[in-house]
Amino acid sequence: MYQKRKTILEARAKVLKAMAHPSRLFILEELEQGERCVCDLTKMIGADVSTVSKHLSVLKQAGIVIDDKRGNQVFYQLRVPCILNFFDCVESVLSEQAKAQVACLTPS
Amino acid sequence: MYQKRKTILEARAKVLKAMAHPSRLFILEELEQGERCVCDLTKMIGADVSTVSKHLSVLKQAGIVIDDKRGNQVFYQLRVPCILNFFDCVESVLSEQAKAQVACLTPS
DNA sequence: TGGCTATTTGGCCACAATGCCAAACAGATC
DNA sequence: GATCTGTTTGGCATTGTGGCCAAATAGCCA
Repeated sequence: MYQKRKTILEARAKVLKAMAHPSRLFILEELEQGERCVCDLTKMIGADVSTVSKHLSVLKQAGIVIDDKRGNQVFYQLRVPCILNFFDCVESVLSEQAKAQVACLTPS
Repeated sequence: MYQKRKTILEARAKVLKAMAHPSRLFILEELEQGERCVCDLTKMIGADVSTVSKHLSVLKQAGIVIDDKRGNQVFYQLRVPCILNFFDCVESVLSEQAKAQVACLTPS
């Protein structure tokens, strides 16, 4: 039952795992606007360059972004633009949560 | 730039992180068909009951599933059915990866 | 070559996640 | 109450993640 699908599910999980970090989600949103170099993303995020570089490498390894070296900088871009549509759904999880909390606080 | 969106991105990341595990993806697919009790999921996955129970608790805490105790068993169901549409996109990441690999192996 | 900027890699530490076992807990039934 | 089934929780060992610093690497320009 599970063993049969395990390989596929592991592959999917890897992609989700790569996205499951606030800085990496920020990078994806930013790349939705167009390609960005590591230095720009680093300034925006405000972490160490090495940290941002590692986040980018996680996204790259998951096949979500691709890199393009030009001169002495490296530009990253989304490989699969649909990635961000994703969040309509994530958002609905969150809004359900919000509704539930309100319901909790409202005296019945 | 990033600080402003951080709270929202953290919330989204939490949902993605909760999904980012093969067993939990399996559970979500299974719940897409309808509610399931812990015991059924445990049989299908083939891990310890306590392990499956913990996976379910992760999904519950992320607001993705809800539970319903009836008799001495607990049934889980999806709270937000759209969750699974998600994978059209994840799938396209994976198929791009596959294409790239083929391209790599093909002599040009 | 030397120095400058941009990026990646390695090392390290703190912390979180995974999985099992054992124990606790809850509901049903006798 | 005793017992059986189903589920959750605590503890523990192992492994993975995230972040920084420091060092290595790569490309430009003088």
